[in-house]
Amino acid sequence: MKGTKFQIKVWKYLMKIPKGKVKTYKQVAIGINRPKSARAVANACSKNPYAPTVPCHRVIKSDGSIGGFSGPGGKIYKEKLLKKEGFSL
DNA sequence: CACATGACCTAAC
DNA sequence: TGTTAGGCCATGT
Repeated sequence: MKGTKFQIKVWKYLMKIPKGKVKTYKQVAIGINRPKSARAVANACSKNPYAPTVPCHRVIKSDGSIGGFSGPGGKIYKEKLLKKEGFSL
């Protein structure tokens, strides 16, 4: 686990997210005691080198949209993954 | 330190 | 409904 303090905090918080659940970037930002760092949170997720370890795919926008995802299939992969995990409204 | 980038948020047209 | 503009934060150059 290497990275900045901020990233570590974000990744740790993401790991705490129960399977089948999703959080918004804002919620995560608030969780790490940085209510106004939604952008930085998204940044940390995109830079997260522990993709499967850190469920960055369980983080969505405040609107409930997938947001984005850097990887195979992009947001499509994220959508499918969430559905597989049980994320169904 | 200044500038640029990004998976954001909100308001306004 | 789609686009623009401003604000916000962390990171890298």
